[in-house]
This record gives sequence, C-alpha cells and structure tokens, in this order.
Amino acid sequence: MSTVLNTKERIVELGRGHMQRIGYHSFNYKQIALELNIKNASIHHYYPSKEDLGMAVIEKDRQDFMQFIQRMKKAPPMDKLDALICAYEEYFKNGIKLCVISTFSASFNEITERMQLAIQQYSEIVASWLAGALKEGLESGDFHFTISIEEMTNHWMATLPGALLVGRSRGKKYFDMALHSLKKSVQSS
Amino acid sequence: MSTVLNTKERIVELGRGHMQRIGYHSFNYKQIALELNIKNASIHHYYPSKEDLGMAVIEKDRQDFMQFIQRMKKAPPMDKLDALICAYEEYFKNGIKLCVISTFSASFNEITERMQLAIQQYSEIVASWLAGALKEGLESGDFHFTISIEEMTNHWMATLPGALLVGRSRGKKYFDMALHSLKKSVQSS
DNA sequence: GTCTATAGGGGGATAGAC
DNA sequence: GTCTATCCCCCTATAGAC
Repeated sequence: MSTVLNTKERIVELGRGHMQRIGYHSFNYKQIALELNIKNASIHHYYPSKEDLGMAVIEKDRQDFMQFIQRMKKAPPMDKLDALICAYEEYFKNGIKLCVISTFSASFNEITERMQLAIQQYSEIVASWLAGALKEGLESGDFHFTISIEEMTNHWMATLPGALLVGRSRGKKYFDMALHSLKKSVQSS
Repeated sequence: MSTVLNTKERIVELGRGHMQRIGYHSFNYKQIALELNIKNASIHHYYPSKEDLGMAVIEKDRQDFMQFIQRMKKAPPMDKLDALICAYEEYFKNGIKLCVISTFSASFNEITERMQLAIQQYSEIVASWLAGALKEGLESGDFHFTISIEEMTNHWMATLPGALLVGRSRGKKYFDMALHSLKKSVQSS
C-alpha cells in the first residue's frame, strides 16, 4: 500500500507537515520548493493561491481521518481511542506538530471564512466519531465514566491539542502524562 | 488603582492583546501605531526589535501573574481556581484570545531561544502555583481527587489552552463545557 | 509542468531632522 | 520622543518562454 505520490500530492503532504510544525502563516512556498527541487512558481501551478493549498491540507487531513474511521470501524472502543492517541504521539515525535485542527484554530482569526468553515466542519466530524466510540464503550462495559458522553467528548477534544501545546513548553514528560490521564478518564470517573 | 499608562506600557498592552488574538508573527507594528496615533518608527524607539516587544509581552504577563498570585494568596483554594478560570473566560470574551503561554507555544518552533526559555520558565511558575493550590485544597478537604497533584496540575495546564482552541472551532458552548468539566475535576475523581 | 523574471505588497528596521 | 523617508528582505503571485 505504499503509494507513489505525484507532485501535487507531495506538495500537500509537505505543506501539511510544515504548517503543523510552524503554523499556516509562517509556512512558505520556498520550503516545499527546495524539498521537491522545483521552483516557487511551479507550486502555484498546482495551488494558485496559498488559501488553495491551505484548503487542500484541511481536506486531505479530513479524508485521512475518514479513512481512519473506516479502518477502525470494527475495532473495540479502547483500540479506537488508543489509535487516536497514537496519532498524537506521532505528531509529537515528528517535530511536536499540532494536529491540523488546532494548527488552524491557532490562526483562526486570520484565515479566510472558507477555511474557518472547513475547520469547523472537520471538528464536528472528529467530535461525532469520538462520541460514537465513547458511547459504544460505555454500552459494551469497556468504559466506565459518569459524566455525559458530550462532556467526555469535549474533554478529549480539548485535551488532545492542549497536550501538544503543553508538550512544547514543558516537554515530553508532561505530554505523555496528559495522554496517560486522558486514557484513564474513560476507565473510572 | 486605575493607572495611567505611558506610551511604552500601552504598546505592551496593545501588543499582548493582538498577539493573543492573531499570533506573534501575524501581529505587526502598524496595528499598534494606528491605535496610539504614532508612527511605526516610534515603536522601534521603545522596542528596537520585534523580539524585544515579544519578550516584554511575556515578561509583563508573567508579572501580572505574579501579582495575581499575591492577590489570591489568602483566598480559599477553590477561589484561586475560580479566579484562574475567570481569567480564561475573559480571554474568550475579548476576541477568543489564547493565553500568552499558548500563544507563544503555538509558534514555539519559530521564536528565538530566549523567548522559548522565557515561556518555559513562565509555564513552570504557573504549574507550581497550580500545584500549590491543588495541594492546599486537597489537604483542607475542599478538593477531592485521587490522581496525583502533578497529574491534576498537568490536566489543568493542558485543558485551559485546549478549551480556548476548542472554543474557536466549536464555539462558546464547548468552551464553557470544558471549563465546567475542569472545575468539577477537583471535586470528585 | 517547469522554468526565468519580475511585479507588487507587506513589514521590520534604520538614519537623521525636528 | 516623534516624525519623514527610505532601505531591504521576504513572500505571494503572475507573465510568458520552453
């Protein structure tokens, strides 16, 4: 399944990584151009404006998440959450990236309305999936918590990006601790 | 106690607000210049480089937090946490600002080492104070939780900025919910 | 589809007069 | 301290050749 990416796809992949590491606005075309050994102008051939590339990054991440949902469809609830946490551990390893949603949320007041809307919609997809997994685990007896599913969903939605931010300022120990606490939160509260 | 600010102080205050709303790099001198009815060059008189202003913002916020600590010194533990939460509610009201620590954490990979260090140190101050308040409440019987103080501290350190990010993408309802859950976390877990 | 060349704007920073 | 004027770099974006 190791797919060979064409130039357009590689631009999105590289752009996504840079944006997650340094933010949407600090990212610039030159970084990608160097890595792909092409010129700035060539990137504009695929993505005429930076907003186009930003939208493509959001869309690609959303599609990847939809595939993730599919892959985990029949997995036990705890495996679903573990897989999500694992994704965040990978972000941390690869340069303490933020997730795409928090990357654009951090710049929310300076991105276009189209991008804001895309992020809002993407957020709801993640939240819905999380709520589903939590509900499933609660009903199967795998999870034990007393707060509402909506609250627990929100708890996860806030803690995952929060852990990455804390990891940047306070280091890996506290990033790990936050994820560890998060996992425990579905086992008794 | 309503202090009249001089120009240098007003620059820091305005700069801090802008950085919290749109991020350190997106912030520029012109915005402040317009608000103060002075020219770009005049700001450079007070803060020769943008890094100087960034450092001043971090330092000012740290000092404000130290004063906050002093003010709350004799308050009951729950009042301390309430006051902290109240500060975050104010951030949300005033343009969904991020706190200063998460503002610079979001740009952590593209600020100077001096600024990174200042943010790291500031983070530890906040964490220490939080740990102290949590310990106090635990010993006084005001709080009830079973995880370690360090874990609960970290939980707060991650959730507060996480709530602001979630508030940006999902709206006030979920920001409020996150803070509400946070408050409950010291009352039974 | 990739290149060279360049337009065009933004923004940090400095020099020097007042 | 504040101004005008200007430098200079960076970055997005476009035009047009190959």
